[in-house]
Amino acid sequence: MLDFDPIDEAARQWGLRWTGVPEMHAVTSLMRVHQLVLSRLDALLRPHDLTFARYEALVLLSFTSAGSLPLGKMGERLQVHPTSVTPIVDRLESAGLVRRRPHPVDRRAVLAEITPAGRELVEVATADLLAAGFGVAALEEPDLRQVSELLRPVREAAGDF
Amino acid sequence: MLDFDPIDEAARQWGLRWTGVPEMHAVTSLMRVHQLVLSRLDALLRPHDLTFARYEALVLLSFTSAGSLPLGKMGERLQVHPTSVTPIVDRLESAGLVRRRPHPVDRRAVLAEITPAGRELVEVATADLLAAGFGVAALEEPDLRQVSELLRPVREAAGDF
DNA sequence: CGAATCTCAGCGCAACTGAGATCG
DNA sequence: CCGATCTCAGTTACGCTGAGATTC
Repeated sequence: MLDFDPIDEAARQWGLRWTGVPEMHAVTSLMRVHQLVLSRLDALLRPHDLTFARYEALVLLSFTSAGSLPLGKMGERLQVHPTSVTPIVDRLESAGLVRRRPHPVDRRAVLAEITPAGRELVEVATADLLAAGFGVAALEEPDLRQVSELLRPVREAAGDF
Repeated sequence: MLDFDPIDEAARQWGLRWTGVPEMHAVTSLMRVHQLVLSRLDALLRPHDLTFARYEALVLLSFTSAGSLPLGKMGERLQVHPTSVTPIVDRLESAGLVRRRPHPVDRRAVLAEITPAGRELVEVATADLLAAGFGVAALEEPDLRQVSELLRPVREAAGDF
């Protein structure tokens, strides 16, 4: 562990040469916290043989009324590249957490449907994540809400909605 | 593009089954904004044959008084895994932006030293990033500072400093 | 001797490109 | 015929584990 805040120190040096100190500090903080939270969540999910990406896919399916979605829709909602959905569903399917089914009307499409085992695992894994404060136990509820609201304009400017 | 905020919608469904909505919303927002900002920065740096990780390493070296650091120290300051520093320095070295030098007193250690070409590239690349608002042009300065301060406890709790 | 420093091989995961097959 | 949907092959990249060589 360092005996100083490496981001504060980098920002100090940055300011000696360039503008944009608030931007640099915020972006560097974002990168670091993302790294910390993601590695924490992945560690919590590893005993269940899940990555955060696979966990998100499972949660998405459990939220649908039919328990299934076409792979293309999953890619949209999870905001991952279309070609990345196939290997995610592959892994979930080989673990018995989802199964592929033909789309009832569109024979081009493939549905991923969550299985009872998938629903059980979502509950267990979610309980683990919640017990660990989702990796952000250091923040109280008002601060968490503020983080969400502060970051919203960035998503909006990127055309997310 | 979706006609609704996918994170708001996911949080709504989450609340029907589980607790921790503020945590889930903040973490999901963090993940998405990280993805957006990083891909934007990488796109800005690609013409210079740099990734954000390699750019950060170059900036770090340019901030030192001697223009050089042992690879281990670089890993600490950049907060990347020790074994990840070697390939980063490899790529920078093959591009002529840094060179490896023996440590003057500790013969176990290797110094990475930024070259004049490296210093020039840092200036050009930084100008590009600043012109693009570092990928967070959607936020004003007070909001950027608030993001940094809100995220600080997470880094602190992880033992970063 | 133990500890630190760097390198390397290997594994897993992820993103993307380009192509192909199938179907609306 | 065009476009949508999924799959596959191949490339690139990154992060980590485990091991080894060297040196303090």
